[in-house]
Amino acid sequence: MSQNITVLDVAREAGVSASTVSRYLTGVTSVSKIKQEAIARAIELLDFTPNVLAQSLKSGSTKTIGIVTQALESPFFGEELKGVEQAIAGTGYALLIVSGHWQAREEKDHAELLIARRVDGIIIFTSTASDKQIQSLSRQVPMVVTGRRMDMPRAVGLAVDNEQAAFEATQYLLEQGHRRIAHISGRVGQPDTEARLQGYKRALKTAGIKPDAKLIAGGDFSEAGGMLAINQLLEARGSFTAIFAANDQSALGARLGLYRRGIRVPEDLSLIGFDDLLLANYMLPPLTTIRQPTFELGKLAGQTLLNMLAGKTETVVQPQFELVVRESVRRA
Amino acid sequence: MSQNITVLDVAREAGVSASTVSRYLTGVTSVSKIKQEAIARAIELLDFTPNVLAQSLKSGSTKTIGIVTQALESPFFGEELKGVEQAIAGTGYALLIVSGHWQAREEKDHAELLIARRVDGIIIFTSTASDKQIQSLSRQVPMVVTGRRMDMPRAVGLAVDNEQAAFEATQYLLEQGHRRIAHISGRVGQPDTEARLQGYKRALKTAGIKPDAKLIAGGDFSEAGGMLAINQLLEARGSFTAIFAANDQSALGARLGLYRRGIRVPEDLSLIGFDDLLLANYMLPPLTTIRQPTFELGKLAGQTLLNMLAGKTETVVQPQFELVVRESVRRA
DNA sequence: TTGAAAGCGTTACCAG
DNA sequence: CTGGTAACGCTTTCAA
Repeated sequence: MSQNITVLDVAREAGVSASTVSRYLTGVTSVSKIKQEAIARAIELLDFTPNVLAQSLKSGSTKTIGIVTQALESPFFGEELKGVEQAIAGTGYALLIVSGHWQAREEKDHAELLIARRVDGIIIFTSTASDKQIQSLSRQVPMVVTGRRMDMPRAVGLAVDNEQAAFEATQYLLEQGHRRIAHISGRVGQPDTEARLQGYKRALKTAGIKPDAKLIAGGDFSEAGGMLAINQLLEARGSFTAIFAANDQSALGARLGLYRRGIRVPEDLSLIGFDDLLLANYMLPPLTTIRQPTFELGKLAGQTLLNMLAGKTETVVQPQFELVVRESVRRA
Repeated sequence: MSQNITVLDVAREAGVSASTVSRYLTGVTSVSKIKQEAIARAIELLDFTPNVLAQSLKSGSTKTIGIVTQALESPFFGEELKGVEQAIAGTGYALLIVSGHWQAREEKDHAELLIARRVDGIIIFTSTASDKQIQSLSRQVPMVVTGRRMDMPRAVGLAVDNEQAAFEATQYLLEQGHRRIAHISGRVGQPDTEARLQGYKRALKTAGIKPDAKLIAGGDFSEAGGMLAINQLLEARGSFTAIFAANDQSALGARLGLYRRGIRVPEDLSLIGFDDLLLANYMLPPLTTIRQPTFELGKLAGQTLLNMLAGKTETVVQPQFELVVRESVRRA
């Protein structure tokens, strides 16, 4: 119960002044060997830990990074979180984490809560806010958002090229001979949802195929949404031989829907996802998907923010996607 | 860039003293209508936000709860996290989250980091520490741990009855006519791993069956571990008709291993899991499992800690498990 | 190299 | 109901 041991206590114990203890702690000025040892002993003896609050109050920096995720339980954001964690490991920073629950309003309120708590910077995973709103927030604190691209002094956005990735996913299906390709889209209103939809359409058009509204079902990046979407698609009776799902979770939901109807993957229908969650490896059959380097994305976000905080203005590196071929797609 | 507006600035603007502004803010004593309005106007005008750091320094409370999870990306701990989040919603508390990565040493270091940051309480998910170590930490700050049971004034442990749950899972398999039942165990050294193993053995013994070491494979609660374990089990050639996996993630890994060998579930082999992750619903076939109310567990942990912090000593409620029958088990 | 003193922004006590 | 003052625990001038 080492409560409220202060530098003053240590100073008394060591027979020096509080200032000297502070100097010993910060290491900013040199302290004589003798006193160093005395202080070290006193600290040991009293089991002293500096009060971070007082330090922060003085310095103005809390050594804390705020994170706004959209779902604490999401495997996708979880990986991203892990990436940030790795980026800040050993830097003395800690993570204050809140969830926006995909609600723009809640996201904003929680970001402001983080600011009120004086975090040094904020990372928002797949922000639901507009670029303008993010810029506005960034006047108060440096920001990094993922899921879209952006590059300003105090607000950077990190994302794979969603449009191009979706284009290549669809193109892969096309190359395998599929002509009737359905799409389960992401959460409406999100920039990445829109970009993936556009990429899908562009690939189709490039192949001389007119996108068919009956082959596009609205999902929301969740398993349940994927299942709903596949049912919709199947009931609309626009025949198709392949599906491009906006993310792996949707694909998983769709997979169950197909299983329920006895439709085999990939024998009867090919399926491609997006993200490459750990889960994709364990689907039956393992899912062919567009790999988003989720962990690295989080790590990059953390490093980028750290750079901003350190005043370094390195050029922003954007993460790259990659097609991962497994077993859920077959030639038409 | 509303930087460093203080109560003093507000006081000046409103023509009152800093104390009065403070009183207005805390609402602890009444302030005259006139001044209230003046202060409100000044706050609005200056866009003032009280500095939480200074408040915390003064009050000694940071209104922050520290969480030690074992894996930020885990769907299980993610649900638990979400539960805690819900429990603290609207209370003004925030979450400082760190990971112990299943390493006792790291867990301890990170818990101490949280203490150094003056969190008001700590929740550890599935702690790798001994009861004694947890009690020791709890001298510095109230603690709640999940994954085991414990009930002391400043340290409570919340968990389903793992032994009994495993007993009932195994018994269910027995009731379905299975006699040769394999077990994929959890991470070695964890109390819940041990409890589940014991429950499994007890059910077997109760049915007059001698536990067979060849039918027990070591996992680690991960998908990869489950896959490794099933391979081991299959290669040991101790024939069996059912598997009880220590958690759903292991079950998922095992499922892929079985798929690779063309072993059908449940036609050739029955499979039962533990946890009831969202994922269990989406496995092929949907997984029969022991439901741990993970979200509620987190919520309960949050509420329990909140009670402790408020000085309330309500009796600790322990979470209950439940068998969820889906489609991965069939009569032998 | 060291100590004294001021200050970070807030709140609580004490007079009035 | 209100203002002044001290104090939370630390760091950083400023002198010595």
